[in-house]
Amino acid sequence: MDSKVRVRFAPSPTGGLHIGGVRTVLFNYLFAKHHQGEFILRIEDTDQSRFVAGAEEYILDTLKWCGLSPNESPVHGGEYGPYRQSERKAIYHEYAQKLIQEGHAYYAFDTSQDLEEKRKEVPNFQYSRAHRMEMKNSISLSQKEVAELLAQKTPYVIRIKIPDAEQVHFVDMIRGEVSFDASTVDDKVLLKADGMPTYHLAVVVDDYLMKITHAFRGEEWLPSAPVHILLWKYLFGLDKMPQWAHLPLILKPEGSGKLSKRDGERLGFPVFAMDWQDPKTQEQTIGFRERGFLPEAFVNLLAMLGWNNGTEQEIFSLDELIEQFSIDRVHKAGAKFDYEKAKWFNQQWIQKTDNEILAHLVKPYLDAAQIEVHEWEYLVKVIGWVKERCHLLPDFVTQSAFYFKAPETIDTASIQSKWNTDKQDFFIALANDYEKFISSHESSVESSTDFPKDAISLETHFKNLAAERPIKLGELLLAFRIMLVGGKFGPGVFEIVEAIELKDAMQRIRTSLSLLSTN
RNA sequence: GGCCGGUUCGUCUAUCGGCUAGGACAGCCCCCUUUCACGGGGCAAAGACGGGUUCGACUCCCGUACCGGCUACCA
Repeated sequence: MDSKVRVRFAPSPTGGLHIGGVRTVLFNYLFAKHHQGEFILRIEDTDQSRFVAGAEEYILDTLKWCGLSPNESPVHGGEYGPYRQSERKAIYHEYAQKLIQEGHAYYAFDTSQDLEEKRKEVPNFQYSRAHRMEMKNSISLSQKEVAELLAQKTPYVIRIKIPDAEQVHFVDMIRGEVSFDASTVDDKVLLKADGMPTYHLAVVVDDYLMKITHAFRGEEWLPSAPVHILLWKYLFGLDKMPQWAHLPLILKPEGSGKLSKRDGERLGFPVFAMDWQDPKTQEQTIGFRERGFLPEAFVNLLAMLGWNNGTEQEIFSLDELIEQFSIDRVHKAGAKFDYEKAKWFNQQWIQKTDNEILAHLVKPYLDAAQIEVHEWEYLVKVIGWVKERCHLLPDFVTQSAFYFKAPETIDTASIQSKWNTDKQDFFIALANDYEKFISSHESSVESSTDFPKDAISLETHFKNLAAERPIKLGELLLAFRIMLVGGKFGPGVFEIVEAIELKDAMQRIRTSLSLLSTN
């Protein structure tokens, strides 16, 4: 790179950040950091009717959670501010005027009703060469009429004047050479009647002023690229234009089309990075963070949606991604989102994450489930014992609750049908033995060497006790497990007894016995 | 309709003219586990179609089909 790489993510603050948006951020960020460049966040709040309070803060929080914080932004500051387009109105006016003076743009006075009627009247109406003379604008009207309308403060927009016959082409970093016949695009509005620029003007002006070298955006922008190319040509020169990269879309898991918030609701998985509540409707939308994804996993899975390093490696840390990212390994085609695979990435990252760190992340879920943790060290140990069977953070609640308190529901149904007095006697004996061990331990302070409290001796004791009886060991073990944890899951039973200790184990046996009948 | 983009197992993808088309997720089977997972092993599963170019095409070219995106004073 001849000059310092500068990229930007430019969302409009209209709601929660969708995974497609986060992936655009990610690729921007990876590209910038790979080239020791800068990543800029610019807020495109030019549509006042769609502005949503809190959305900008949400975006910043999301970037922070993902570890993708910008070098420059409305809150981080920077040399090229302001970073909110609503605060840059005067700048856009200046460039719009320049375009008008040079004959590349014009005033249009048509009201929205005028346009609506015209669209009804003319099928496939385009505000372009074919019809612009039929409309009310500074090309169709005389200079005098235009001056009068302006003097009367008639509301107007400024439109780009698309040239009659021009082949517009550019090289996309992902798609290669792309070309358009300019006559197929219409005279897009650049400056709206409320004085705000549209995306088309703002993106070009700001990318120039903010010295953006590489512009990443979703594939849905490809059709308007010729407008932007033309504006670059008229305003700043094509040699100054950033290199474009139009990223493939993230698609619905089933059927076809762009992934939307609704798909998540319908299919039961998050689409937004974090929980979002619409301030107007109060509508809650679940996020990956709250569903129990680790940011490392979230970033990892997003990176793999459209990029890979050519090997069979699938698990990457952010640093590895930065080191290995390369734009020419980005896929052209859209990718369907697969929630099952997303969970797999999270499971992989849970295994890689330190127990102490996981404990901090899991604690809030335990609190929410009203599971009391008295000893931090014990929590950390429990995390280590159960982590391999957890895909999402809330899985830790179900997988570890029994380490902290007796199960609330006991799946007696799984053992009731084969329950009999032999088994009942066995467990009464077991509970009695445990009670005996406890009291002997309490009375003779340090001396009880034969007191079984580690998993191995507990298992030996259990087996010896079972050997005296005409019952299959497997059935006893299953029953014991259910008594201890409430269901058919969890680590080895004797490790659990060791962890929760004999007194708890004894009580759980007795509680369960009271629930089982032997008839 | 027009314009633009895309097309390898169900899904994410590898392959940059030599392929018995590889991996991962999901599915199924086996092992491990006297539970559930984890883990290990295995099975099944793909080049949209038709033409070229070439000794050879999934890879390059053309056409068709299908899918998607855009077609707002929204981004």
